[in-house]
Amino acid sequence: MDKIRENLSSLPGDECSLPVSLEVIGERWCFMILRAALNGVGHFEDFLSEIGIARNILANRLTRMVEAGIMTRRPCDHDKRKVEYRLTDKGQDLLPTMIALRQWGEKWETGVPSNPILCDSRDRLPIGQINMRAHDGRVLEMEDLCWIDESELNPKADGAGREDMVVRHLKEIGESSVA
Amino acid sequence: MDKIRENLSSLPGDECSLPVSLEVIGERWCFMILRAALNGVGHFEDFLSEIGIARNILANRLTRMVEAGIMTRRPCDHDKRKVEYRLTDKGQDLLPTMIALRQWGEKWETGVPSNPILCDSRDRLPIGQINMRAHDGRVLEMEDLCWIDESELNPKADGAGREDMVVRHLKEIGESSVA
DNA sequence: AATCTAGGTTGCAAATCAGTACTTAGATTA
DNA sequence: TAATCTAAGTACTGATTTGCAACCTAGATT
Repeated sequence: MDKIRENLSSLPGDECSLPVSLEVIGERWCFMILRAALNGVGHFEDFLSEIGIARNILANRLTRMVEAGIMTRRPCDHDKRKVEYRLTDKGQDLLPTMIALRQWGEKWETGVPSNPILCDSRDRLPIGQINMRAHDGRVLEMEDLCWIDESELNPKADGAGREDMVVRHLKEIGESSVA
Repeated sequence: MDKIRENLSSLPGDECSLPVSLEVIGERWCFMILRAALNGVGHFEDFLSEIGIARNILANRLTRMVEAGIMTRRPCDHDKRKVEYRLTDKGQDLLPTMIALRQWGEKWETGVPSNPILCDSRDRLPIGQINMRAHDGRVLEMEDLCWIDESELNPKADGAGREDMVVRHLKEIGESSVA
């Protein structure tokens, strides 16, 4: 498993976090467990019946995800037989990835939006398509992208220059939170 | 494998595309192959040396990805021994998912931005963090989300009402392409 | 004609998965 | 308080999948 990491980080000029991410949550069932957890599932037997995974595999995955800091494991106070699994911030931060994957499936596989629909609780409207954006919020397609070496980055990319652009953009769209 | 799909689509009120997506590109190595393809790799032997996968597994994955419509397979004209694998639109559309996963790894695992850096070719600045947004472009965090049943959607969600809001937002941020 | 190359296929051992039975600590019930 | 039940695992089994190396075949090169 660790061979993936070795292999790729040893390639010159190609130090990518993708293989590392995959090592942690790329295993079978991890995303399904994540989805269940996001839907409020927190107990072993509930994961079991919700996603139809084998007991031993579920135990293994939960252990690994706790070790990876994606979930916490805490025995319940009122019933000490029970254990509560809960997503950490790190785990919650996988939500965009999960939604993106789900939206891809909606678009290219099932063809229909999943029900129930994920909405913005502020206005109760469906959330938008997840996509790549420039620093200033423009949506980017694949052909708009290029790979630039760290050392050759446009100076505007760091320091006050960029901050200004971001701040200006946030004002334009009335944004409050910065990711 | 198809059991995942059966299992979940049979759960009442829970028809989600995630398991379907995972069936297609959830297998080990698929994302790594995707990444290589995005970096311009197109030949069997190149995938092999780039990602350190076994021959038979690579052959299997490429076949499956072609069947799934993620890649095309075309013998080269000038050298008929060679085959060119190329991402379809469907395959390219997995890019946001992949970037999101990579960014997650940068944030929570490696701690450093991958090099070279993925940039907007227009201004050569690094692309922004991939995140969830409301229909009008506001960035949404997990606690801003809720699940709403299809039948209970706010009427503004479809028809002219929503279109207007989207168009207005696009004008605000000077956006040209709609995903 | 002999060799080399790209893109596979085949066979085999090791690892992982899936399914079921068993275990153990703690709650509930008779 | 003993018998039962429940939640969360562990252990054992066979089936799949993986990784590795050897082999194969059509087409290019020498």
